[in-house]
Amino acid sequence: MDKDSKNKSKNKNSPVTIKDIARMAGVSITTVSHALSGERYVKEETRQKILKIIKDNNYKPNIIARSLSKKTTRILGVILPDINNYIYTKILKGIEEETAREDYILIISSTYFDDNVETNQIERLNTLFVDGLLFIGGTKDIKHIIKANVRDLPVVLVRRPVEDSGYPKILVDNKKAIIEAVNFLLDLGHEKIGYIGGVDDQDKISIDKYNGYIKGLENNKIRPDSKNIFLKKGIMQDSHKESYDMINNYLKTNNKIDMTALICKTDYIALGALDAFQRNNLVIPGDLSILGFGNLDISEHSNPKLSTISIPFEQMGNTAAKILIESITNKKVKKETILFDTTILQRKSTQKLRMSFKS
Amino acid sequence: MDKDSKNKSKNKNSPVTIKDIARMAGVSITTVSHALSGERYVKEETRQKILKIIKDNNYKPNIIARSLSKKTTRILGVILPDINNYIYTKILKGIEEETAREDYILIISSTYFDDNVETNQIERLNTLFVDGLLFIGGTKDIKHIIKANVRDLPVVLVRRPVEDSGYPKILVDNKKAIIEAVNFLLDLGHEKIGYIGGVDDQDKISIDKYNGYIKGLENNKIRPDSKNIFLKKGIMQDSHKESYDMINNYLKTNNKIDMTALICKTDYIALGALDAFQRNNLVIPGDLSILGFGNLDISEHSNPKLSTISIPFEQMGNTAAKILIESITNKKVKKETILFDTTILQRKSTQKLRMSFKS
DNA sequence: CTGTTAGCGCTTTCAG
DNA sequence: CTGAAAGCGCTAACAG
Repeated sequence: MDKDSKNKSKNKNSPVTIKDIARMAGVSITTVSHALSGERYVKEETRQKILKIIKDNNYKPNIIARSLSKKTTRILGVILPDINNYIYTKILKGIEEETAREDYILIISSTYFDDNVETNQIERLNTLFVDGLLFIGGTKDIKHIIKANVRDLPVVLVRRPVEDSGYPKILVDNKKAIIEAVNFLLDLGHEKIGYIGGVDDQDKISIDKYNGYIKGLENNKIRPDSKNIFLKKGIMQDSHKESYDMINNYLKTNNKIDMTALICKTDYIALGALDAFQRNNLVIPGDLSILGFGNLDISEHSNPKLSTISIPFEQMGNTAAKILIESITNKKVKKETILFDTTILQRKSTQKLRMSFKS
Repeated sequence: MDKDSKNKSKNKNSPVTIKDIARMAGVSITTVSHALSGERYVKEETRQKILKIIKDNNYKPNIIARSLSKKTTRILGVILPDINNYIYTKILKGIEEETAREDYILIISSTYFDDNVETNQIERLNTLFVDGLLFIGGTKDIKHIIKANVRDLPVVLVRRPVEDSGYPKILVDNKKAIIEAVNFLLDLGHEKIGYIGGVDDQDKISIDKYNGYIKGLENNKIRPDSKNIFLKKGIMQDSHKESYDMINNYLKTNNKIDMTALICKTDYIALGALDAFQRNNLVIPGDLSILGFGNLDISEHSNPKLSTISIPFEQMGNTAAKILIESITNKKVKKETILFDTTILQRKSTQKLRMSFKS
């Protein structure tokens, strides 16, 4: 029994270890380990004694050592395109909630849509022995992910528009969302319903949304009216401005509108359109109901407040984390795709059609 | 020499280790270790050989093992109130940039302004042996941080409004910012400059800003005009709406304004005010110049686009990370406070006074 | 019910 | 210029 064992733990920079606890409790480190993990039975009396000593000395197991020994870290890697994007942080919050409960730690890193960065980060996280990988958003391609994932880590994809992945995916049903939006507007009495947004072959979301619009009308035996469809080929870059310009140009040449409601591919587009209409002295929602998509925080600050289709980002993140943790513990990865429904958030930019007869 | 050493590394789930590399290269693991770290000289020839084998076998050192041995992880803990807040993620981006360059890994967690959660997370990160802690935002109190920081980890505070901390702090000079804003407006010809925002004894930022306003005027021998000062005692909760109401009520009872420029404590407040003025048929910036504070992404989407005071969040995060890493490597922590300057972003909601004579 | 001991994969003396 | 071996703090057979 060495003599200076007691003062040792007083040093701030060398925390007390399992060995110290064992010594103080007069048991082996094995017993301490088991008292903590419950892996095997420890006599209640000694267990209590150990626990007390642990508490008194503020002992915390060294997770690094545990990880090395157990080959598992309870760390999850989250890879997303841009930490500054509200969509991803919403999803992140849902993930955080679940992982905190399950006592996992999160390592988050941004790729800025660069697949090479993504590859590097996967390798990096691999060497850190994360227990699983969560991808939020990102490019359509995942070949590099599969290739870089040497250890065959469990992976879950959230809101990543890949065709066929081999990994479980959490997505939103955009087509269904817009079909519902059409029905929603029809219920308010609207029949002349327009659509504005970009459509790009490479962007499945944009196609789903547009198809939802067409399908929604067809379901109700309404034929789309091309003059109320504002389409931009490709992806809108500065969508707020582009949308403003499209509507503004239209109004300058046509002087009036022949629709009573407009579905917008995103909130930004909706806000741009809203602005253009108002600048041209149309009253929203009196003359036209406008519906956005996404429920960005900014859509709460328009005037009138934007009605929009809200996406359950947090819930999606939550589910993603659940599935990931599940597949870490159960080892058998389910490769199913989970589709989340959206909700229509009725604020002030939409209203019943007949109410507009006042003017 | 055992016979099946070669196939072993082919197993996907048991990555190749330093031992494997050593065996393949016919050297000791010590040599491999040093070839990698450069800690001591290794004959160039063997070094190249080792490096090639490492590359061919895609060997990555196990960071967990390294950490256990070196008692340092190259992991940094970042604690912030809310991952969904644009301000924090901006700062985060600056941090990320620096830490990525320096090859540190980030563990990020949100507290939602709960000091207990914060305490837990510090302890958690402690057991994970992070090398340093970065606090973004949060409450005024840091006693629990000091208490929980058993290992005396290097700490840097960003945008946390504490009085005296003992930790290096990265802050913004709010008072100076508003003084500059006053000067900026004066340069545009404005003399009747108003102010709108909350003021709370407990909120140093709000006080600094208001004082900056008063001081800015005084510096130019202008006496503040109380009817142009819209103050709310305490913190504004729904600032956009509250601001809208304050202005709207004022206009309903006064019918006109007696100022030509208005400084707003935040962009949200500015946007609410902007809305109220426009609803009451005032032209911005024709009748009134409006200046926000913070440069939220949303302020780009108003009409007119909001002129605002921009805070160098990314730079602040960057510097914070630099200082933290510095104090990790140098061990001697500088406790200085670093004050960052702001920039006035002139967009469309402010203009020269005389231009408004057109109406 | 408990202890001994061999690792986990790496770094780092110490020794040559 | 290079190796052997101890050790980081913990877990988990194996042994009683």
